[in-house]
Amino acid sequence: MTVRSRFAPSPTGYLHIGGARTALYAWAYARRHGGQFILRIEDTDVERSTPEAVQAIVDGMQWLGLQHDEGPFFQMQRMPRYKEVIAQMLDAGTAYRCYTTPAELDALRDAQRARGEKPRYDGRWRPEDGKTLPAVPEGINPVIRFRNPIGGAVAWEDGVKGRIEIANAELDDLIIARGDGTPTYNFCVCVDDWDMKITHVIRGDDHVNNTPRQINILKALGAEVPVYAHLSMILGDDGQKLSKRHGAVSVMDYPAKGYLRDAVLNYLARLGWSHGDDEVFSMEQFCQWFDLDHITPSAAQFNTEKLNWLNHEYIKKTEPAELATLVAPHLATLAIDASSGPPLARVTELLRERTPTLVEMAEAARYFYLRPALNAELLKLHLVDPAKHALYELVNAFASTNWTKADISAAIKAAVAKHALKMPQLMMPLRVMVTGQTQTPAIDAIMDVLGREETLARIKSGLAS
RNA sequence: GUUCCCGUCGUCUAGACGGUCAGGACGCCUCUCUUUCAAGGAGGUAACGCCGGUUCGAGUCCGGCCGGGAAUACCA
Repeated sequence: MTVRSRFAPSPTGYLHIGGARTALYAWAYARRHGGQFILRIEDTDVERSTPEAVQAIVDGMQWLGLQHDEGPFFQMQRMPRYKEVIAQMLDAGTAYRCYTTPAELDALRDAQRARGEKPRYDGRWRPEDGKTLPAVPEGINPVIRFRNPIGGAVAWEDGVKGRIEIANAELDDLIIARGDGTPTYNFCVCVDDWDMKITHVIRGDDHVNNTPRQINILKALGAEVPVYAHLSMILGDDGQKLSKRHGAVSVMDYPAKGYLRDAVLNYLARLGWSHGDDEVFSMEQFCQWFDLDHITPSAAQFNTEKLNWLNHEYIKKTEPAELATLVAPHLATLAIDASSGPPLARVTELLRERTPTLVEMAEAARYFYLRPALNAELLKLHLVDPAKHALYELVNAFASTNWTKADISAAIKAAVAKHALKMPQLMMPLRVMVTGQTQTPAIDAIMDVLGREETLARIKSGLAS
C-alpha cells in the first residue's frame, strides 16, 4: 500500500500558521513513506470562498516548499461526481429525502433543548421497515440525509490521540445535500478521500467530531477507511486561541518579518512533534524521522522567542552571499540602496552573528550605505580629551595604513599604546563617529568593509564637530 | 446540558515494561570571553492540575474532581 496523504484547506483566508503545520506534517508523512501528497481545495462554501484565498494558500505552500504530487483539486469542480454518489446512496437506501423545513428544525431543537435533551434530528423522514412516512408536502425541495446506523459505536485508532469511540446513538442523520442539491462538507470529504485513495488523513483537531460520521459514510459507500491523525491546535504567544486580532499570522508574514523558510519549517516541525532532544534539523532529517507516534496530543503555544533563536541559528549558518540575496528585499523596504556602498555579502558576514532576523539585519546594515548623522550626545560622551588628541594622530596614520582589518587594528592598538589609553577609549569614539551608534560589530572590521575614503570622511567630520 | 479531546519547568518538549537527582531546548539569572552590544563558553533558576485508590514503589495504572478546548448547522 502506498501512502497517500492530503492537505485540504478551505479558501476563506490566508494560510495561517496552524494550517501550515498541518500541511507540513501531512507532506512529511507522505515523504517519509515514499507516498504522494495531495492538495485539495474545499471550496463548497460559496459564500466565504474566494479566488484570492486560493492564491494565498498556493503562495504559502510554495514559500514553505511543500510540493504536492497531485492537485490542486477543487470540490466545486467535482459536483457531478457528488451527485452521482448521492443518487447511488438514495438507490441503495443509505440516504433518504427529508422534507423538514429549517424553521421546523429550529423548533424541534428548541423544544429538545428546553427538555434538556441533546438537539438532534428526530428521524421523522427516515424510512424504516413497517413505518409509514408523512405525506410529501408541496413546494419543498428536500434535503438528503445520510441514514446513520442505529446501534453500536464507531471507533478508530487515532494516530495522535489513540483509540476514540463514539456511540452511534450520539450521531443523528446528517444532511449530505442541501435543498438546492449542493452536497455538504462531511459528505464531500468522504467521496474525495475515497476517490483520491487517501490512506492517511492528517488534519486539525477540530475534525475529531466529524470523524465518526465520515467513517459511517465511508462504510456505507463500501470504501476503505483511512488512518486518521488529529493534530491539536496552535495557540498564540499569549496562550490565546489564534484569531485575526491576535496576529493570527499568515505564513507569508514570516518572510516579511525576516524569517528564513527553513527556520520556520524547523520551528513548526518541533512545535507539537519531537525526536528526542533534537532541536535543529533539516527538512531531509525531518522527513526521515517524522512519525505519528511522537506528535503531542495537547495544544501548543507559539513562542516567538524560540523562533527568533532558531532563525538566528539558521542565519548564522547561511553563507554571506546567500544572506545578501535574502536581505536585499528588506533593504529595499527600508529604502536603503545597497549599490551605494560595500558589497552586501561583506556586510552580511559581519552582521549575521548578531541579528536574529533579516529585518534586523537590514536595519543594522543602514550605516554601511547611508552616512549616519552625527550624534552629539554620544560624541560628547565618548569623544573626550585624552582620546581626542590620539584620534587626530590616528587619522593621519590612517592615510597611509594598509587598509585591511589587521592593519587598521594594528594602527589603533599602536595609538592606544603610545598614549597609554585603554582600548575602548579609542574604539568607542571611532565607533560613534563611523556608525553613529555604540552597538556594532568590531569597529576595525567595519572600517575595513566601509573603505578608507568613507571612513576617514566620517571620522574627520566627527572630530570637527 | 450532552458527547468527544486535552492537562510535565514561564514556553516547546523527553518520559516503551510503574523504580530517573523528572532530561533537553528557548527565555531568565550568574560567571566567563571581549573592542561596545551581541554571539560563544561554563553554571544556575524552574514542572508532573487536584483528591483518592492499586502497589514495596505512580508523571506513568484505576476512579473522581477541577481547568481548557471542540462539536452539537441546509459552515468547512
